[in-house]
Amino acid sequence: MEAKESSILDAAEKIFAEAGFDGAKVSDIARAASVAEGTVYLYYKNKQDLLAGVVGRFWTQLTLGAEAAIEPDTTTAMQLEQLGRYHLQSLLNQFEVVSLTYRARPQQERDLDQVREYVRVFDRIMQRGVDRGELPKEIPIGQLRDVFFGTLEFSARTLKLRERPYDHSVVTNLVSLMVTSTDTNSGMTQGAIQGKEPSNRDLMNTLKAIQKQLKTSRH
Amino acid sequence: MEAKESSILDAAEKIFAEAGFDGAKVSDIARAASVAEGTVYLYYKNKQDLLAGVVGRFWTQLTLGAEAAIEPDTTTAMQLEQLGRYHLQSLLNQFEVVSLTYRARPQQERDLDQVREYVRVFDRIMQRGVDRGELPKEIPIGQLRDVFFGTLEFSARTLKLRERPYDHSVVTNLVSLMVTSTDTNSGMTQGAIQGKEPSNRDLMNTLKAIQKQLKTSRH
DNA sequence: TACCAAAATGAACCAGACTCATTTAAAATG
DNA sequence: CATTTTAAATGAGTCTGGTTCATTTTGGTA
Repeated sequence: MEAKESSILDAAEKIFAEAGFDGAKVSDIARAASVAEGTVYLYYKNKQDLLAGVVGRFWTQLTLGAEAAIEPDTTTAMQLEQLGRYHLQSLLNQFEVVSLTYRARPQQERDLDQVREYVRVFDRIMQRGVDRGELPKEIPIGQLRDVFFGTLEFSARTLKLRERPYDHSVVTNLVSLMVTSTDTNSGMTQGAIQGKEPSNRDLMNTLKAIQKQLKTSRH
Repeated sequence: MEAKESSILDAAEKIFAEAGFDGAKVSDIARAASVAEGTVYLYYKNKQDLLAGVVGRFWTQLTLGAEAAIEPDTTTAMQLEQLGRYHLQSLLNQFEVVSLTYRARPQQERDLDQVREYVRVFDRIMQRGVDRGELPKEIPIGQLRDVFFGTLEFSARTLKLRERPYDHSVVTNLVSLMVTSTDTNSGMTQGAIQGKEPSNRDLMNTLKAIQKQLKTSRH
């Protein structure tokens, strides 16, 4: 039975989320999964490993959701906004699980390939933007990745701390921050390259997106 | 003797830093501080509390250092760069201690006033920028704070992970990102625009704004 | 039904955080 | 100084909870 493995993961996620890593007892997790304590150790080397399983699964799910949340045929700015919205909402909705992530990588994050997989969604959006000429070729994608995810994570913490709900202005401000200072010849890519003027195709894409929204909002 | 308290703190910082929170045994810390194990518990309620002491002291020191690193009479952008440089260097130099910070605030960071004190250094710089007219009055300082510290923290992790040294371009890029899109009437603080021929980008921005409005009014 | 290998069990083990009865040092008193 | 009082320090012992492993149960096969 491999359904048992995911049953243990489910139980672990639940208990970890409500009690934290230290507060969660393996015996509680075992009980919640309806197995004996020793059984847990047949599937996971130790408590840490069990946590890694929970966290890894979470980020894998997140990657799938992110890919689904992004329209393939729209501007880079729009895609960034879609990813940002999805990311911030996920951080807020599953704040406890996200917090566990830090416990899963004791030193560096040499573990957790799933997280690395997730950030590639961002990289692909940016790379496509460069390929299409929407972004300058020398744009430092790696640095902007830290801007993007760092800002959203800290924003999520701030919102949680102040007990505020999802705030879309965080995402729009972040994206406009990133695009206004990258697509003009000021800011991060000051120097050689002039900003790429949005093409008619870009305008068209945006108009179509608006059209779609109007259609769906007309009950 | 209250020198004993800081001697315990010193020992704790050392052991925590080299072994991590879980790896550090209270008995080791006691030995390193040349006191009995029970003595540690006279000064700190428990191991968590001891960690909070170490981390709290670190951030207090950081606040002092940050204030010293900033020239009082210079532009906001320059001060931001000075703070950014100092912050990133500190994160890198004392990466282990910084990592412990996450362990000190199990759920939210309801604890750790010292961290809150530290971020006020940033707030003061920004507020002064507004007062002097260098920044628009409606600038969202709270959001930019998350951009600033979130980006730097993620950048530090990235540099550590890739085993790279301090990279000043991270700071300059971040600061130019923040100032170029806030001090013009584009980006975060798009407002009343004086008569200039609208470019495609302006059209694009307008369209996006409409789209945003449609999206948010649908609730 | 008998046999075997894999899966599951939970009592026992053990590391390490934390307690507290006792000891030691310091301060106050006369 | 000697004596009492108070505070500080000690470390052996307690207790919690992660981990192990000898034993039992299960499910498939001859």
